[in-house]
Amino acid sequence: MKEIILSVLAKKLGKDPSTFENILEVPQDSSHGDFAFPCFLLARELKKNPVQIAQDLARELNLPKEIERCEAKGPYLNFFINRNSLAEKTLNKILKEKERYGSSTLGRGKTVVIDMSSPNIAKPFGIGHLRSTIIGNAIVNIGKFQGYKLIKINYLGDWGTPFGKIIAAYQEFGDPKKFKENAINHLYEIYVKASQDKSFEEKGRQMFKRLAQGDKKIVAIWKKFRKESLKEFDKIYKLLDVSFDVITGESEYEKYIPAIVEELKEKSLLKEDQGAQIVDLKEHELNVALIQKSDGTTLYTTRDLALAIQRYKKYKFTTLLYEVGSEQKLNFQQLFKILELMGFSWAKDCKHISHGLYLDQDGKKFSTRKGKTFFMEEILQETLDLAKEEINRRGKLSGKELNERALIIARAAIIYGDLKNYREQNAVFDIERFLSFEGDTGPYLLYTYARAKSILQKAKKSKGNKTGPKLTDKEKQLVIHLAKFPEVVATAYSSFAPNLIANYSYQLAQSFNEFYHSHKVLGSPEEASRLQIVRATSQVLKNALSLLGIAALEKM
RNA sequence: GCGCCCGUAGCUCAGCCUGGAUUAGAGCAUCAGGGUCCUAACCUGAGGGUCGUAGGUUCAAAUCCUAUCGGGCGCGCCA
Repeated sequence: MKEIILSVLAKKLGKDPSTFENILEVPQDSSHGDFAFPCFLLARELKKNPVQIAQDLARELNLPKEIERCEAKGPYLNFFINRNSLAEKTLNKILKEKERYGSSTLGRGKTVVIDMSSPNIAKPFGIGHLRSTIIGNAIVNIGKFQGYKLIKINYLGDWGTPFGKIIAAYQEFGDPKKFKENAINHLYEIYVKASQDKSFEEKGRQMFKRLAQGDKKIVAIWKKFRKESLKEFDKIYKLLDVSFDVITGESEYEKYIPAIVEELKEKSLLKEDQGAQIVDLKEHELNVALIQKSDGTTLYTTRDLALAIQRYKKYKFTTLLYEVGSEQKLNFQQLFKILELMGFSWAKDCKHISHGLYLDQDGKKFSTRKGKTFFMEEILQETLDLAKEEINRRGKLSGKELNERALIIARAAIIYGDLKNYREQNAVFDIERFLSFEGDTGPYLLYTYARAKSILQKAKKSKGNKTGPKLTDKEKQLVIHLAKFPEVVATAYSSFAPNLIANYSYQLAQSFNEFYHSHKVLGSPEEASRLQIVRATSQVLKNALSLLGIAALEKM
C-alpha cells in the first residue's frame, strides 16, 4: 500500500520513490486518512506555501484503483485507501502464506551464531540468565523466519576462581545429604557463607589452581557440581521450551589458552604489568584487559578470545551474537577490539546484544554474591500453579490436559512479560507483574487467539471467499494492522528488538477484541468477510506468538 | 573522577534510532458502566502527565544537540 502511494508521488514529482519513504506517515487519527504526506520539505524546495502544495497535489495526482481518494488538509496531503482492495489483498496474502506470512529470505545463506543463556554452574539460575534465554530465543526465532541459519550456543560459566571457592567451601561445610536433596540450593548457601569470610578469597584461588592443574579429586567434585547443575537448568529450559544446538562451557576452551597467550605475545599485544599479563587498550579508550593473572591462571577474556576464534573456524559465521547483560559491555568492547588488533577481519561481525538489568524494589542490582537473588525455578513453579488455579476457576480440567494448558499459559506470561520491554532498559522486578494474567500480558494474547479460534470452530462450513461490501472502521483498522506484520518482523530482527513483535501482538489483540465486541460474526450478513478477518487475525497472532517463543492455545 | 545506559500518569512501562497535525499512549491501581448475544483471562467511559530541569537547532521537539540534576551499571588479578 505504502509503495503504491510512494510511486504515485514520485512519478508526479519526478523523484525516486525511496525519497519519500521516511516522510510518508500514518496519522494517529484515522479521520486524517490512512497515510499522510507532509509537504514541508517540498515547501522549501519549491519555494511555495506547503498548504498550497498540498492542494495542488490533491488536484493533480492520478490515483490508481487502490487509492480511494486523497485530500489536502492544511499542509498535509491525506490518502484514503480503498478498503475493499486493501482487505482483499492483505487477507488473501495471509491466508495463502499461512504460517509463513511475515517471513522473508533476507538471510538466506547466512549463518548467525548466538551465545545465549549461559548460566553459571553451582549457582541458582538467575533472572539475568532468564532474560538472556528468553531474548536470545526470540531473536533466534525471528532470525530463522528471516531466512538466516541460527546456531544457539549455551556457554556455561563453569570455570574460574568462583568455582574454586565453592569447592573449598564445600569441603569445609558441605553436607552430602543436603547436596543430594537440592544441589544448587545447598551450594548457593555455602557460597554465600564463604563469601562473607575473607579467607576464602585465597582458598578459592588455591583450589581453582588445583582444579586447573587437573587434581583428580577436585576435578571429580567439579564434575559432580556441573552435572547436577545442568540437571536443574534443564528443568527451567523445559518450562520455557528452549533448547540449544550446542551446550558447552568455559572449561572446554582452557586447552586453547596457551596458544592464545603465545599469539598475543607474537603480535606484541601483551604487556607485563604488576606480574600480570595485560593488553593495553587505553589508546582505544577501553582501559586495559587482563589476560593472565599474576599466579598464572587465566581470566574470562582469555577464554572468550579462544572461544570466538574456535567458533569462527568451525562455523565461518556471518555474525556472532552475544546475548549478555549490559554490565558486561566493556568486556565485549575489549574482546572485539583485541580480536581486531589480532588481525581477524571478522571481528567487526561480532556484536554484543545487551539487555538491561532487573533491579530490586530499591533499584539495586541483584547479587548472587550477597545472597540476594530470585530462584527462577521457584518463580516459574509459582506461575504454573497460579495458571492451574485460574483454569479451574473457569471450568474443571484435570490430568495431562490441565498440566499442558497451564504450562503454556505460564510460559506465555513469563516470556511475554519479559519481551514486551525494550531490551536495554533496566526494569524493576515486580513479582506481581510476573504473575499477572490480565491486561497487557501473555495470557491476554492467548485468550484473544482462543476466542478467534472458537468462532472459526463454530463457523464450520462457512466457506465464503468474498470480502464484504464495505469494511467498518474497526475492521479496517484491524486489517491495516495485519498488513504491517512483515515490516515489523524485519525491523525486529535488524535491531534485535523482540519487544517490537510483542508490542505489535498486543496491539493486534486489542484491535481484535474491540472488533469482537462491536461486530457480530456468526449469523451476520457479512459473515463470510468477517470470518476471513478472524481467520487472518488468528493466523498472524499465532505467527507473532511463535516468534516470541509462545505456543498458541486453541482453547482457554 | 572517567565511560556507557536511563529519567514519560500514584505504580510498571511503550513511543525516541527514522522530529510532524487538535486530546503524548498502554497495563495495574481508583471510580462509573456492560452477559437471554461468537469464551467477562474481555469491552466501554472518567479522573490522573509542565514527557527530570534549563538552553539550543527547526516552520515543527517526548523524539535531535548542549549543559545540568537525579538513578543504574562498569572501570586489572570476579564472570
